[in-house]
Amino acid sequence: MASGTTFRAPVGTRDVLPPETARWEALIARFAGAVERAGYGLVQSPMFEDIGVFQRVGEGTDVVRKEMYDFTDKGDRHLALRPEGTASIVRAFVEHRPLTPWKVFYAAPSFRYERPQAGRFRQHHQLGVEALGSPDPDLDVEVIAVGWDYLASLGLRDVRLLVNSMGTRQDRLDYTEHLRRWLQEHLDALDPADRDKVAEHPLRVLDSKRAATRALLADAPSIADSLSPEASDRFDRVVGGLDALEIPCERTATLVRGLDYYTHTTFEIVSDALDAAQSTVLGGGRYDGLVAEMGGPDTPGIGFGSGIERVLLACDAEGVFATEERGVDAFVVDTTDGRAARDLTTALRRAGIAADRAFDGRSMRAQMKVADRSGARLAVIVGPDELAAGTLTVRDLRAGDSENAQRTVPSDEILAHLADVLASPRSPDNDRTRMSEPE
RNA sequence: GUGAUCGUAGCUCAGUUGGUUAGAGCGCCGCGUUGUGGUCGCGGAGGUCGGGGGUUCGAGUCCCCUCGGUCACCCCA
Repeated sequence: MASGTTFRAPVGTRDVLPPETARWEALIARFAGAVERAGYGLVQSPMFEDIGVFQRVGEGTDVVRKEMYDFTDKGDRHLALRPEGTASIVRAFVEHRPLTPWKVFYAAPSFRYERPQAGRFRQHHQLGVEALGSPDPDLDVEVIAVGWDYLASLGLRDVRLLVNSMGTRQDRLDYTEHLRRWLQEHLDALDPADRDKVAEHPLRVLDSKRAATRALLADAPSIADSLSPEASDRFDRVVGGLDALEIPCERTATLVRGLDYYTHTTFEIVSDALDAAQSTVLGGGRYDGLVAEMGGPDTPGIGFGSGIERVLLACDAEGVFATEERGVDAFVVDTTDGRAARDLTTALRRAGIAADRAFDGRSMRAQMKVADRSGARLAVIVGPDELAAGTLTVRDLRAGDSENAQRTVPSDEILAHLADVLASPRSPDNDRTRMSEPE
């Protein structure tokens, strides 16, 4: 807090601590499960790359032009922290030349040097998939379906899938020119803040939020009218596939997305539960040509990225995906000299029973408080009496003050006894669930 | 990079027109006699008022700078 005397997490980063991390673990597991079921394998690639890897991906985009987190190492190598997932995967593909189709996924941090705000950080965490080696439109459908089903499995309902086609590389270029010329003719009707985009990056004008621009855009030429017949048919096939899988989508001709390596299909899933400026919870597209540009064989590819922070924000907004707070099975309370706690917790853990204990020889009252707070289901009590009698007292911390909440068992039967008690289901109203803390 | 707004105990916040030893709730620690948590009662610890400079007899309260949080623009997960 005091900037001069203490350290804090760098700007735009934050610590994720228990119990919130339990929700992260559950989310990642849900994602991994969904994509592994579809045959995607985990890739762990470096968090930083030669800066050229990312520059190759999009010279004109802000992501690499002004938001790159780059540095020079002691060997004078110019490196950059990964700003997005696809470039690293493509580099790895070119380097290792695996058999295609190469279907992979990742769960990794991304870095962008930009001012933080709601749902946007300098370090954020992305879950994503990439599938390289096939131009089949059904692969587009598969990738989108996997992403859609993943979000649905979290309980998200207030989301919409937007899809578009940028056509072939040539279609995209032609349309960009066409749009540029049209915008230049209507420059005065454009919101002043959007005018400087026209020369550099006319496509950017399409996702402007300004009223004047939006009004003008209603009459602007649409990419849909510029697609070559092949690209148009291909897009129909993708939309038809989504329809067959009962995944509702909205054709959105203004969806161009920020990375300019996209060809053909681009898509985005937005959450209407988020009123923040950042409502995109998952986005991606096809990037035929990117692999070749990276120096590899001409290989088509498609993928998406989804930000964990934003997905969780959307879950909070909809009140879904609460995760159960996992306490240990047994909490050992030792009011003798602590040796019993030391030995018993270890024995329980070795037997597969999650166990914790208090330290520092605190009073029984204090230890019971800690046991309660820990979320443990059972307290295993060792006092002078138990020690002398060779027994242990087992108390069910969720059973209230009922008669049978507590039993004393011989020490050498404790493992069997605990296994038996823990096997019985606990009542649902004692389950603790947790959403992330509202802030 | 631009703009707005905020910055008081671990957390959420009060702090009169600048005036003596800075408060509350929650949390934390201890106690309520003989070994039992979750309720209740009592007590306690914990703050260089983000940091630096200035104005003033005197500043948490005014001014400047700086760092940080939040939100928006740009752009994006």
